[in-house]
Amino acid sequence: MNTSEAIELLKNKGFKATGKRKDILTYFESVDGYRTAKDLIQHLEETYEGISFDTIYRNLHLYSEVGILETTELNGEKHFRMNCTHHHHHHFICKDCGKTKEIEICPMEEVKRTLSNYEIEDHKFEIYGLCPSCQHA
Amino acid sequence: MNTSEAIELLKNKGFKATGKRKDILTYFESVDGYRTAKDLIQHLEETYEGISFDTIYRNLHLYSEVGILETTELNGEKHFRMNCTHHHHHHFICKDCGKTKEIEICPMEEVKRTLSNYEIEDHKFEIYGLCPSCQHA
DNA sequence: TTTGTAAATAGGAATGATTACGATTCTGAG
DNA sequence: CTCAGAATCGTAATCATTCCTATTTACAAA
Repeated sequence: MNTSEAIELLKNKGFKATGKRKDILTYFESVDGYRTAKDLIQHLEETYEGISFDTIYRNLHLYSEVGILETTELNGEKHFRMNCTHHHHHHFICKDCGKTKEIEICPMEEVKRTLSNYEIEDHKFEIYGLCPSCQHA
Repeated sequence: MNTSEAIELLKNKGFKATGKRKDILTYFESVDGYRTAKDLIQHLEETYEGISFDTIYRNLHLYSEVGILETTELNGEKHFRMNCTHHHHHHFICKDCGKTKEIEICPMEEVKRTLSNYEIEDHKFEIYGLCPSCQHA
């Protein structure tokens, strides 16, 4: 998903497209990886001095709800990234820079067969480590 | 792992086996599933009125360090369970009761081949939903 | 069994991320 | 242009977790 698709989606759902909301989207589009609320605040304060925590967290939550952002938990902090809507896949996540690499492998079909009497709602498959460029830094 | 194996391990590493430490272990042995620090506090306060947060968290952390407990993050809270040491596997986790079911499937060999230039440190594969008995409650 | 000491705990304050809320400002439909 | 509802501000509150110092305890060695 990119910024304009996300704004489109917001408007369709009846949410207003404010300047801050757009800037949050362009931020996540530009960084291409997982970022924390703190990262986002730091970025937005350059433009909007004294922006409220409320605005940050409310919008992060909203974007997660409507599927614009996806989220994961890394050492006690929530991290967010633009949602990849094109197809089902998982991610390698670099612990250093937060960038991700898509993994096409998903064993859920096999898992579902072995859990036939369980009601499966969700699953998480993530690989953590250092990406090639962070290995040398 | 069970309580006596865990106590053995503690002593081998030079840690003291206090009454509270033993009770934490028997608690996790008896519940057989993921529990939060809060759950544990609630249980221990029946025996040890006014037990300190410090004691709880310090020991949870210690047990994770030495491999007695394993940990996962469910909606913003750390959850702990007795470590299954016998072989590598993953878990279905019931969102309602916290109980788990082992999943033997793990696609990491395949993933490693596709990430040859990445330094893989860890991975997480978890399935969430409702177990058979919680579906009817 | 007693003792010495390093480890463990109590009690509560501090921290850090996140959420809540009344007052104010802004967006966008009409 | 107007105006109602949505969004934001500024800050306090909350919640899980960590930190700190004084006190207590486990257990190795005498």
